[in-house]
Amino acid sequence: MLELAVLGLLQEAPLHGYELRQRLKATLGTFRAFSYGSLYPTLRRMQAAGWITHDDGDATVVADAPPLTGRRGKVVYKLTAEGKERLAELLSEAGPSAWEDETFGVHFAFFGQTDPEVRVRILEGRRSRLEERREGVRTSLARTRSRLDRYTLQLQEHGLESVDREVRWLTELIETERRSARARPADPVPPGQAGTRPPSDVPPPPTATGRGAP
Amino acid sequence: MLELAVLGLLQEAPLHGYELRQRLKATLGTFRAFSYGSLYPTLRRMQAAGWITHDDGDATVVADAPPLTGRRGKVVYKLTAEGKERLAELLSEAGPSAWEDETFGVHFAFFGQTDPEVRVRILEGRRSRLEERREGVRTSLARTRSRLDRYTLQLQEHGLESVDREVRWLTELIETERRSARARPADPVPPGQAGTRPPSDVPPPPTATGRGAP
DNA sequence: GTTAGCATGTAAGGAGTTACATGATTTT
DNA sequence: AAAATCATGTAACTCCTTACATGCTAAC
Repeated sequence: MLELAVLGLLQEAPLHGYELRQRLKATLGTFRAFSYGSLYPTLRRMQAAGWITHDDGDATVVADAPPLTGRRGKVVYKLTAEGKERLAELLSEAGPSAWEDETFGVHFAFFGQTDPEVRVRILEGRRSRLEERREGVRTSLARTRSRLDRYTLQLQEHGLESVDREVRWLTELIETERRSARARPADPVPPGQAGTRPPSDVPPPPTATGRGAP
Repeated sequence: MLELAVLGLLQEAPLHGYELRQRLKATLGTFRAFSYGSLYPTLRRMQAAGWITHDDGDATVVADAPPLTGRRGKVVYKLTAEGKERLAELLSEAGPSAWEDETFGVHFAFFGQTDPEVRVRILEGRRSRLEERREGVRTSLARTRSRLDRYTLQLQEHGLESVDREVRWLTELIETERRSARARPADPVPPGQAGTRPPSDVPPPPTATGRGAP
């Protein structure tokens, strides 16, 4: 997860760790937060894997003070070619790894860099997942409703309404995607090769925010 | 978390692992799911800690076939005295450990066994937490809105609406709690549902006069 | 008599967190 | 010159998941 988020952000611009975390917060909003304690080791790991590099970002490169606990001064990371490949690979995944609770938000946040067909498949995957879950809970609720206390019931119902809301949201998004696809028909997408679109080829469809009639 | 959930469920009735997991699903609904791979080790750990015991639930106790990979046959667990103490301790916690994202649902699910004052403090704690988060996101959104792409924006807004919704829900719950407290200074929950609450010994709020200031 | 669901468990490991530790730079 | 904020990093640990492995019991 963090890995995808980092790659996605670095695709947009080179950043150092601290800044990366701010952007992470701004990008993922209420969905997820990462601590430095996981960010920095991840950056190291990703560098070891060859997906990112840093070229001492500050102009003040003085090479004599021997670093006591590693380097000091900003370390600005950017993607390597392999990193871009890796990002493309992650963004082309249209399976559970993209639509489960913990992962969906991050994938969605980088939909701007995701192939339109993959977008739709992820949105639909998530919707089915939620509908499935909703069915399970509804069934179990129907069977046990009378035995549940006030609070458990409240929890179930609030949960169901949340799921309903997200399903409606997804449905609207899917429809918008389909309309865009029809408006912009040419989309080859050869198998095995999909992913990083050039940054700004997202045509602005009329953002139909407003009422949702289920 | 699993620990609290298990204690809470076993307080209501003795159960074996498999059944426990079904109940977990039914009780927590959309909020959380646990796998057997975490449930069984947790049961072991809790037994080692002295909070639960099992007395070989099946009538068929034949003691000669040496168990190859541990015991077979249902293992019905129930709370010990220490387990009840531990549960009471966990249910009396009214801090972040009770109102963060991962924990709140489980604590809420056992509000029926929780002291009314603690309930209100947890609800208020969660509400402040969410309001704080909402503020952070709103501020950051105001600053960066123009630079965000369509999808990131959608994500932020959906997130904000979800938070808003939960805040409203909490506010209603808090008001209901306060009304109950005023209506019956000792024992709350007037109508609501026909909950076959076993007369659980809810810790004493007899001289409860202090209205908690946040 | 075999499939499906009930039932219990282990081993390995993923993905993060908290708490700690340090230093540089900017603001007051 | 103190305080706040920026900036980087490590060590120990928590908590849960996946995949595997086994066996019992009811239904078809």
